[in-house]
Order: sequence, then C-alpha cells, then structure tokens
Amino acid sequence: MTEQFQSLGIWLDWDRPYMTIRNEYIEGAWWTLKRAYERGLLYEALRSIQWCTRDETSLADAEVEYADETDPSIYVKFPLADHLKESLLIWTTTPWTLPANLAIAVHPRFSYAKVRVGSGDKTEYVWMMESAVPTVMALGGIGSYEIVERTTGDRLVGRAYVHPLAPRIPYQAGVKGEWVHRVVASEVVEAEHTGLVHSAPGHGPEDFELGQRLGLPAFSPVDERGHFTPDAGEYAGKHVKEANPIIIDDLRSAGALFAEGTLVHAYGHCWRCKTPIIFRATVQWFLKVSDIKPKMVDEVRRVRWYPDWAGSARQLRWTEDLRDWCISRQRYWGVPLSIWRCPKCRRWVVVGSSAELREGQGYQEGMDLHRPGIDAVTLPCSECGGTMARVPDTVDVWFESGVSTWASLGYPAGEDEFKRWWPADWIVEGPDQTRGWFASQLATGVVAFDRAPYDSVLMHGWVNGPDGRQMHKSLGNYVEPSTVVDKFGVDALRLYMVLVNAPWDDITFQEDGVRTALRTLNILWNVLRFATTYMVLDRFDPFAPGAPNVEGHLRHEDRWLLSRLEGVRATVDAEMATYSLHRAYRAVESFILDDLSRWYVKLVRERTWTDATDRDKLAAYRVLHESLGTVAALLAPITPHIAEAIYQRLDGRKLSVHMLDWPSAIEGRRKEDLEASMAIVQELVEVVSKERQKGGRKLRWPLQLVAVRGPTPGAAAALDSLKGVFLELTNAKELAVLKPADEFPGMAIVAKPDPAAIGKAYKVLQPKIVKALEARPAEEIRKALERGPYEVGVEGQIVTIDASMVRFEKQVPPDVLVATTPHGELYLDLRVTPELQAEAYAREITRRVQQMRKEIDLEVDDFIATVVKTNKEFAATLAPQVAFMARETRSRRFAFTDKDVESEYVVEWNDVDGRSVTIGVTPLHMSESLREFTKVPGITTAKAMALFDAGYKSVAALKAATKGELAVIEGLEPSDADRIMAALSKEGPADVECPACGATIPPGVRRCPRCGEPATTKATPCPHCQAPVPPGSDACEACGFVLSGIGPSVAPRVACVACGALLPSAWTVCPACGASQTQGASRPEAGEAGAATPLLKDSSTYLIEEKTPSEVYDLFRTALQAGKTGLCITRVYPKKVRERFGGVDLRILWLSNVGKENSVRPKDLEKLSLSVEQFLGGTTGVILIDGLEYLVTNNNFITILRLIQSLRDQVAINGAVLLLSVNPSAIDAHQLTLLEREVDRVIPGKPSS
RNA sequence: GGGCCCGUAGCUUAGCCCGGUUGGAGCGUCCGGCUGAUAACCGGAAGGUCGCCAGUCCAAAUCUGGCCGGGCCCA
Repeated sequence: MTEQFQSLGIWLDWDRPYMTIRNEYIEGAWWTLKRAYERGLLYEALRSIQWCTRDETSLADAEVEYADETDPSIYVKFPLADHLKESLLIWTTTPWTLPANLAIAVHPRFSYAKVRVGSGDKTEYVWMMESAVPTVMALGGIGSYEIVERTTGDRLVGRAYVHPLAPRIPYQAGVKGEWVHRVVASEVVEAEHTGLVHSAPGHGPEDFELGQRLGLPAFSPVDERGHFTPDAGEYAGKHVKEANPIIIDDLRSAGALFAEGTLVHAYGHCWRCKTPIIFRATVQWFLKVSDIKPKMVDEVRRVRWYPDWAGSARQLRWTEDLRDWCISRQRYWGVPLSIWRCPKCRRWVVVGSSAELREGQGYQEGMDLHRPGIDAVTLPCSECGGTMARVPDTVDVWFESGVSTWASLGYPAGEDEFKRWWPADWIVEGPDQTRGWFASQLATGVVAFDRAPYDSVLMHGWVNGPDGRQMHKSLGNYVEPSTVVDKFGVDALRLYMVLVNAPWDDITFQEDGVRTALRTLNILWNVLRFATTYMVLDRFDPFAPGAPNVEGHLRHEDRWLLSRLEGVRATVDAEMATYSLHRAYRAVESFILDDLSRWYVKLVRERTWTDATDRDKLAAYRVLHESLGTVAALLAPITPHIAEAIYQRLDGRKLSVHMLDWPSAIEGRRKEDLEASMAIVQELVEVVSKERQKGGRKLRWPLQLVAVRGPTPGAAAALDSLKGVFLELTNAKELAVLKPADEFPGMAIVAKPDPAAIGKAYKVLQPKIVKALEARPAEEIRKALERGPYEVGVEGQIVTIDASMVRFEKQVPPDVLVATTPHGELYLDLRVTPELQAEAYAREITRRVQQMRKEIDLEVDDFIATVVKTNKEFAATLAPQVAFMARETRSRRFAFTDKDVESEYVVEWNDVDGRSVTIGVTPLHMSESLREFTKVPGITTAKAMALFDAGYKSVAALKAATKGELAVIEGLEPSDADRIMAALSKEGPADVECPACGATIPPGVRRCPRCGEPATTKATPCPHCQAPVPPGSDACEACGFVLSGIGPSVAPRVACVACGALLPSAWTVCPACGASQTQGASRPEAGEAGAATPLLKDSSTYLIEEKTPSEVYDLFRTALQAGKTGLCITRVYPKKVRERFGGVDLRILWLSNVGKENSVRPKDLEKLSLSVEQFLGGTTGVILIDGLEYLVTNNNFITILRLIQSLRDQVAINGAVLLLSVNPSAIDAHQLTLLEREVDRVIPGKPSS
C-alpha cells in the first residue's frame, strides 16, 4: 500500500507513520479514557448488544455492515393460557430467539382481530392485527376463515400465554414474574406482519429496554460463541443458526407453526469477519455519548465541511442519532482497556498512564503495555486493601482511531509536537467515515478537549469502474492503478482525477480521460520545448545580473498573457480555498491549452525566429518564462513530476519546485479591457478561419484585405490596438474598419427588374425585357434612369423603362465573402494578385523545405544550400520571394535550376498547386562551430559566419590560426582577433551538465554540487591505473587513487539547518530559506560513547544529550576547577546550583518565567544573548546552558538555532567554552540533528541509573 | 422504511447555490487546416424530450412538489 501510494507521488511523512502498537500511543488512549472517567462519562452496564460469534466480541454501530442474508421467516402461535384453542400469532426471522421469549408486545392503539380457522374438531382461533388478516391467512394457506371478534391492543394487554417450547426448556417452565408470558404494550410495535411482536429481553435491544421497564429478566441463554447454554434446555450446546431448523421442527410438532418460509433481507455482519451478528445481553463498558452530544453537535456545526452537506446533513444527523458508545471488546489484540477492579469490593479505577502503574505489582519500567504482560499487573485497592486486576477487555479500535490526532503526536507524554500541530487543520476521508473516523474523533475530542480535534474536513468520493459501478474483480470492471500509470504516467492519472469532477463526487473512471490529461501535459511540454529551444540558442538567462529590462518592450499580446496568467492565479487561489480542485485546475488547463498554446505561442513564433538579440524577442522570452514558471508552481501539487522537470529546466535555483512560495495573485495586475479586446479579436479570427474554410482558401495563402463594417465600439477599439495580432493570425495584408455608412470597396450594383411593373406595361414582352435588362451593365441603367426614362430594344421595338420598373441592389464582388458577426460585418477579399500568388507559392516551397530539413534531422539553427528545379515561368513568379524563402529556411544559398538537382537530399514534389517541383537541400554543417565561435565574447553570429566562410570550420582550426591571419578576415573588427586569441588560449575542458538535475558542473567534479548525483552516467578510466571507476564513486577500487570531488563517506545531501531542505553538503547557503549552512560537527563514533569525560577545548561548543542535566555540571565543574570563570544559565533554582558548587565565584541566570533581576524569561532571548556577550567581554570563561528544550518549546525552533549559532561563534572568537544540555527525548529528532550540526562535539549522556 | 448525493449529446461532464444571450466543454465520429513545440497540433460539422410529471413565474436545465432510475449511509 505504502509503496503504491509513494509511486503515485503521494507525499506524507512516510518515515513516521503513526503506530497504535507503541506504548506512547496506548498511553494516549489511556489518558483519554481517564479523561472520560474523570468527567463521569464511563460506565459499565448490562445491555443487549451486537455480537460477533466468530470473534467473540461486542461490536459498535460503526463495526456493523449490512449485506443480504437469507433467513427463515416463520409465523408462530402462542396459545392463550385460559383458552388453549386461541393463540397469539407472531412473526420472526430469528427462531433461535424463541427459547428466550418472555413476552409478546402489541401496540395499544392498533386494531386486532380474532380469526376463526378450520371447522369442527379442528376449529381454532388466532389473534393478529386486523389489517394483516388476508395477507397472513394466504401465507398460512387458509382459504376459509372468519373474523369473530375485534378489539384494540390495550385490551389484550395482560393476557397470559403458554410458551410452546416450555416443555423442552426448564427455565421457561419455571420462570415467574408479573409480566412473564403475557401480552405487553409497546409504542414501538410497527404495523407490519401480524402486529404482535415476540419479545426476548435478552436479545433484541428494544426488547431489552421493554424488559427493563417491566421487570422482565434479560434471559440470554447464548454464550459468546453463539452456542446455547445449559439454560436453553434441549438446545444446549447447539449454535443458534444450527438450532433454527430444529426449533422450527419442534414448533411444528407442538402444533405452533402457522406458516413457514424464507426471506432475503439486509442483515448486519461483522465488518471484520463478515459473520452475521446476533444480539446478546452482556455487561460492557460504555462512553456516555448522550451527555456530550449537544457539544458534539455544536462542533459539527463549527467545523468546516467540504462539501457543506457532508457536515450539515450527514454528520449532523449521524451525531444526533448516536447512542452511548460501547467501547469494550472481548479481544486479545489491541489497546488494553485500562480499568482495574477490586474483586473484593468491586471498586474500579481508570489508569491514565503507565506511570500510575508504578505503585502496582508486576509493572516494569518500559514494559510493553499489551496483553498478556499488562494482565499480570495488579494494583492495591485503596478501599479494602484487596488486589485490583485489570478488566480483561481491549478498547474498540474506533476509539483508538479517535485519539490519533494527539496520540500520534506523543501526547500527553510529550507536548512539543502537540503544541505545534494540534488540532488538525484538515482531515480527509471517504463518506463511509461519517460513522467511522469523523465520528470517533469527534466523540473522543469532545471527551478530552471539549472540541473536535479537526477544523475542517474534506469528504472525498470513490473511484468507480468505467460502467459507473463499484470496482470489483468479479464484475470485470476493476482497473489496476499500476496499469494506468504504466500507460499514461502518474501525473496524467493525478491530473485526470482532479479535473474530472469535484473531489467529493464519485468518479466514473474513463481511460480516455487520463489520455486527455496526458495530452494536456504533452502540449505543456511542447510549449516548454518550444520556448527552451530558442532560449538555449540565445543563451537567455533572466536571472543573470544585468539582464535587460523588457518592460517597455512588451507587446499587447504579452501584457494580455500576463493578465490571463494573473487571472489563473486568482482563480486557483480562490478555488483551492474551498477545495474545489477541479475548478482550480480546469482554469490552469484552459490557460495552458487555450491561452498559452493555441494563442500566444502562435503569436510569438515569428518573434523567436530572429537572430538579433532585440528586446522584443527577450520580452517574449520573459513572458514565456514567467508563464511556464508559474504554471509549474501551480501544477506542483497536482502533477509533481512534470512541474519539477519544467522548473528545473527554466529556473532550478532552488532544489525543487516544491520549495517555491505559492504563486498568489497580485491585486491590480489584471487588464480587463485588454482581455475583452483580445476576446473580440479571437472571435473575429475564428470567423475568418471559418470563412476561409468555406471559400477554400488555406491559411498559407495571404488575403489582401479583411474589412469590418460597422464594428461595435468595443470591436473598433480592439481592432485598433490589436491590429497586428489580427493580421498575423488571419494572414491578411490589410485591415479596413468601415463606418456603417461606408461600403466595402468594389461593391457592384445589380439591376433587379420588377416583373410585375414591366408586365403591366408590356404584357407578353415582359420576360424578354427582364432578360435584356439583366444583360445590360447595371451602372449604365442606373445613370440613365437618373436622367430620365431608359430605352431598351426588344424584338425590334424600343421600350421605355422608368425608375419604378427596376430596383438596384448592392452586391459584393465575386471572391469576396461576407459574414455577420456580433462585432460587425466581416468582409474577406479572396481575390488573388500576382504578388499574393508569389507569396503563397513561396510559403508552399518554404513548408516543403522545412519538412525536408526535419526529415534529415537538422538542428533548427543549421544552415543549408537549397536548389529548386522548376519551369522558368514558375521560377519567375517566385523570384521576388527568394530572400524570404532563404531566410525562413536558413538557406545561405537559394537557387533555381532547370537541370538535375545534385544536392545531398532531393525530393520531387508533385502537388505544389498542381505543379511538379524538385527541391534539393545540402546541409552546411556550420551550426556547431558557430555555437562554439559565438561563445567568445563579442563574436556575433554574423562574425562567426565570417570566420566560417574564411575557412575556419572548427575551434581547432581557429586555434591553429595566427592573430595576423584572423585580423584580415572581412567582417571582423580588429579587436576581435585579440578577443578570440585570449578566449581560446585560456579555455580548459568544458563544463558538463549534470545528468540528474541539469545543473552545470565544473570539469573534473565527480558529483553534482547541486543535487549530489554522480556527474557522469558512465564509468570513467582512473587517471592513475586506467581501471574503470563507476559513476559516483570517488576513488579507484583497483589502485585506491582518490579522484576529485566529494568523498564517498559524506552523504551526498544533508538537511538545511533551518528549514530541513536537502542540500548538497558543500553548499553554504540554503536556496530554499536562505539560511547559512555553517559546518557542524560529526557525531562521535559509537565506540567513543560513554568514554571518560572529554577534555574541554577552548573556543568550542559542546552539546550534552541527557535526560536531566548532570554530566553537563560535571564538565562545568571541571572547567571551573581549571580556573575558568563560569556563567550558568539554568532551569535549576539558583540557590541549589550554588549549593552544588560551594563558594566558587559564579554568575547564575535563572531560566524562568518568574520575572526577577537575575532571571531571564524563556522568550526574552535578547536578554539571554546580551548576558552572554557581557560575560564574554570581561573574561574567557565557560558557559553552561541547560534545558535547551525549554527554550525550544517557548520559541520558534529556527530562532533558537540562530541563537545557538551566534553564541557558538562568540564563544569561538573569545576562546571560551559553551556547554549545552538537552533532553533528546523532549525534542523532535529532526531538531536534535540540526542542533548537533551546530556544535563542535556531541556528548551522549551517561545512561540514567 | 429513513437521510444524503446523483441523473444534461454515443461516453465523461460544465452550467443549478443566485431563473433571463443561441445549454458550454472534452473524448469518439465525419470533414478540413497547419507544419521548425509536430509519432504532434488546430478548426469546422453532425449529435441535446437538460430522467419523467405537475406547479410557481412574463420567463425554468436552474426554484417547489411528486414520481422513476442509480449510488452511498442507516434501520
């Protein structure tokens, strides 16, 4: 389980799980029991209680789970004592409880009927609820019957009956009592079955309560194994389930069985072993929940629940319905119930800690507090002098779970961690824990502290199978997490789980969802690759000192993305506050996909593809860098692995992304107007894409003109400020914004003859006139009509047309598309000019060259020579675009030919707008050298190319050159030759990159100083004997030669002294918290421990680890005897210290909250530090500080650590000695380690006697 | 029998608290585009009795009641 969790990236304190078997934990539970006892909340009582016959123990409500069970369903006649032919009819599914039957209950207000059944000799009468008569008669197979009498329940009360099994059960034959074997009244009788309820006070809880009220004995002749006791007469020794059919048979032969069948119903089972439970009356220990219930309800209302209804509906209702909690279990394993009782006087006490057992017999310090050892411990009875023995029960495990928040922190034995962590801010569990952990903690919390031990609860949902049902191997819908992880990775699974729905809703697991999540992460990764590809080429480093300010160079789209980023931060912040993880990360997802990948990256591609180091490009880098960095930080809790990988590639100044501060939103950084404008542009671009698709014009083909007519004010503003964005993404040359009154340029006028008007005047000629008009230029007709009637010749006649006969309509020119949008009318001019055609073809050629570059695995910055074979006419069309194509494809030469192409890589393309074009590409293999050359300060790409062109194809060639040779190269400045000579001469072996974390490692270092991993992944030859030395090993195994780097005996990483972050041991400053990492002392070897008192060296600080300060005083005395003056800062009462050291001159500072002149309060570190300073100023002495844990408890640990550091340094400077005493068990092990690192020597205390 | 949750496109779901543009996405399907983040990616189309029935309202996926179906918890 733990392994599976860890592999899923679940981050918990795995090294310190809470273990209920530890004595410390047991004492936490005992202490809580004692609290309950002190508050009068613990009592012992006889109760009918759920019982597991297999585990032989009582069960709490929380331990019973329901499942379908098939049981007998029988109707039994109990003859009335005074009329044996007349019986009471009862129904039961538990025949085995009939031997314990002592009464029959009726509802006083129900109507009951006496039914005559059979005839003649066989005539008999049965009593039952009137409304049930037809149903029950049918079940009994009785066709003819008659109701002969009716009465209400209260009138039946008191009638005596004969138990049909009495002859077989001596107890039943002899039992006496006012209400024994009589009809009794009960309000809880329900109108079901016969309306007469068989009552066995030793079994059913309601029966038990009824019996208590009426003075019926709780007769329960069943033992803990579920077997009948001798009290059950003939049934003694049989298991109750096994007795069921025998009892039914006996009832039949006694003539008492009216009807028989079986029933499938939900029945309680033991949660542990699934055995069906029974009810038995036994004596158990109870927690009086009824007394604390009002407070518990208040606490449910106080705690914040996510979702709200988990508390306000579920938990509240559950809490209101709680009965007293049976906390005793008749089990062997578990926390022993800490109740001791005197067999003589029955007095009992509750033990709250192992310390209270010291006065008893059989207790040994530090003994295991479990059974059987604990059972042997006895206590003297203060009442009668008897010997108290432990009640042999254990405690309900749910009680154990309830105390976890404090018991796991070692409370009440230790308080430090408790003070730091308790109560829990937040707990998380599934809905089943409403009755479990949420409830148990609530009850124990109120018992112990009068409050719930948590402040908020997240109730999570379940993961169901793909069919929406619970996953079960048998249903075939079980999905193994590891299978999903193998396929898609941990991060994709985690992201899917978070995105798919609210944490409290059940998930219907869909593999496709995980696949989609992976796709999202892949896009993010692609964006990172895109960004870093160019950043690396340009050696972009936003953290370099003097990195240029780009603020003034941010484009609108840059500011837009930063604004969107701010919005994501704000959304994530707000949604995380209510654990709406799904909403938080849907916002992140949308930012990655929509804003970053689909929009911004498209826009900045052009900007990254320039050689110049202009600020415009740097601005884009900065925006990409910040966006990706923020996304990584936001994703860190959800997809830790990719978040880490991104962070390390972008930044890496801290060891891990998880050490960053949470990227909270900053007020006022959003630009709502800009976002709104961009949204409009996005919608318009989308419409253009749609229209292009309709018009069959690919994006690669530029448009001459896009116009928006009558834009809304918002759209007009957006197009004004974001015109560049719009043109770029629509691949258009011009944008025209037209007023509503303006027409799109080149609108045509069409004449629309009116057939009705023409027909009126010219009858049969009408169709021909219409045709003729339509054939004439519309503009001509319009102009003519402005002057007067227009004449047209039809079939030899001249007809006169007046203005009423023709309408004129505007029509867009052919190849112009119009679309209506909410932001205005959009016109797309699809007409192709020769220039546009050339550009389009150029892009067609470019695209194909790019594809070829990729096919031969060229680096993005490799140069090539390109040859294109095509006909002269096509070459002429393309001629104006040669410079463009050469630049885009990084072709240093770009030529047309009509001969065969003899390049390194040649492809014949047959689909360039229907033409056949052969393209040849020859790599020039320059990029590696150029990259090396440009490392020389002052050498630009252009200069590097000049060097290359002059024949210097590599660094080696350059090294061989003389200064004179370099000085004459065209394109270089005179000073460049000097620079090159200077740079190359001092160049040693290159830095290497750490294969683990990517940090730059100086040559020769064996381990990465950043992450501590080996700097190489391959074995390297030993410089001394040439034997292979494995990576990470720092000495040659063959000859023992020690290689440079960190020695093998030192752990590769150590904890930061302040925050605990893991750091390479060589680091002097922690990147996470900024604390300085002063070299500490290593712990002494084991063999040294317990050796003679060490000699104290001047300028040294010692940490003495002991439970109570004793050795520290011995050392102190030694120093005083050696003539040093002493300062004692102590928790011990000053007078006692003086007694200890006699008349020696000694300054004593009392560590106490009692405010006196010679005392210092634990929080007043200023005074403490000042005293030391003053003391050291006068003399070289020895200082003792005991009870460090007292200071730690009262202050922030880091503060104390800093104080120690400062004292240690002062001591070192002044040649003094500092003795620190600490009780190692009183502080956190981690803190102890940090303390140990600060001192020169650690002295383990002598074992306490 | 009771309490709580859920029911929206073939699938997974947003929107429901706080009624008001044309009910949004993703996957899948079909069609297209793009091509130096591309074993990628982008766009478009088709696809909806918002479980059913009543009610309130000018207006209901949204509020109310009832019913049906599924789940969890409890009797």
